[in-house]
Amino acid sequence: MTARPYHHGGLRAALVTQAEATLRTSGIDGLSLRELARELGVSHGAPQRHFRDKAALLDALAIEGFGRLNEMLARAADVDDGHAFAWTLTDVAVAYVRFATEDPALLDLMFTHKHQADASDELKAAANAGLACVVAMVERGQARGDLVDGDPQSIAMVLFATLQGITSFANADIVDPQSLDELTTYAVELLLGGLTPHPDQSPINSTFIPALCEKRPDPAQS
Amino acid sequence: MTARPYHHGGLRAALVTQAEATLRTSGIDGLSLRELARELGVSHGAPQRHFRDKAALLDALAIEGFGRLNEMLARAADVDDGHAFAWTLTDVAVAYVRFATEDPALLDLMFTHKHQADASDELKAAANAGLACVVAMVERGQARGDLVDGDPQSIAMVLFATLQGITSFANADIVDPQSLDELTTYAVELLLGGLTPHPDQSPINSTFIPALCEKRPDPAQS
DNA sequence: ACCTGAACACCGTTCAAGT
DNA sequence: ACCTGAACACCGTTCAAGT
Repeated sequence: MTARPYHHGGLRAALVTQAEATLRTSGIDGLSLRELARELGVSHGAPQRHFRDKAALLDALAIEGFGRLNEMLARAADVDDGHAFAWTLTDVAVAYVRFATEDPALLDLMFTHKHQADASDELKAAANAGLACVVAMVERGQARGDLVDGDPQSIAMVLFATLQGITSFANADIVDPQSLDELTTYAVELLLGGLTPHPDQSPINSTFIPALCEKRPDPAQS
Repeated sequence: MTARPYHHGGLRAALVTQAEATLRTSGIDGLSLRELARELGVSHGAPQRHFRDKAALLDALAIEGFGRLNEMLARAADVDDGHAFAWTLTDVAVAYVRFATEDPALLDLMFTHKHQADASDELKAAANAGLACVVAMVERGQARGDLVDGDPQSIAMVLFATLQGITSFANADIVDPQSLDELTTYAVELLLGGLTPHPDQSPINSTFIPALCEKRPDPAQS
């Protein structure tokens, strides 16, 4: 009975765990329901009782991934150790990029959206929960006076997007792992340069780039 | 003979074209060599003469995609119409995000790196060529005095990464297409705020975030 | 040189049947 | 309730054989 614990209710969890491992080591192409079943000593029809689809299993993996991501994000964003805000932000950024870079196939699953409309809502909610941590950080920064005013949601989105892009490049071998942390830190510096209000200047959109506030030809057909 | 032009040398091109169309409409999961062959009125063994692997065909598609991307990028980056640098940069950014958002499956193929070591070099070169356009733009901006000094490669990387991240979010339905251009423009604004030198201040890393320049505990274990 | 078509091993999915 | 195992339709890949 201890030898085959999957037969009395644990199969679903075992499938997810095993799938995660296979995904991490062999990528999405190395993941097949039949081999999963084989590895767990179960017939190839068994998984369907718990995941109607292969897509359903993949969705479960993505949701699991978001769970871990958000947990880590919340932990990283909650350290208010009295250090400069820039430090905290840099820490969160580096932590995120490392997480996302550790398991490229999982990250793909999380953000690639070849999901069924079914779990799509749950996934979108999970993604938004992650974003919410960053939004909260931004609001804290604004309250402190360390960040420009402006829609926290948008600011968080840009921050998060930059990290996501760096991750994407890292996973595509466009940046090498060696200089990954450095690039992440640099990105935060550049963004903070824009996000940090400066005593002698008004915020970006009124003084720094006045041109952008004037009416101008539609950039569409460029 | 005009009815089946694939049989005398045109098969390879026909496969790529057809595959691009299928990829755009049905995603990566809807793309099979056998159906491709069927649609082109050719036996299922025929494609192997031109692409030893399914992966090889996918690599060809990715390279094609980079070709179009880089062409567009070069065109967009070359308009030096005397407008403010911020405008040009915004135009390029919006153009890139639109391109990358038009064909999500292709973009995945381009940046997801489940490629064979074979074409990996060619793909990396293609990606770098795209980056080079942005680097050139950055250098132009620096020469004009519109951008802070600093390694153009790194600056371009951060710029490009931000757009890539926004694209990723858009393709994952985390941002809706409606506000996509707006978010892209806002991202450029935020980045430029950091990238634009201000008369009364020294560059970011010496004045704006002095804390980052001091020695401090390793952010690793956060 | 290029394509055909049978063959092989592997999928995902369904479903009656077992316990 | 949960799992089995045969069945079905579809893959990618290989390879002798054709033209």
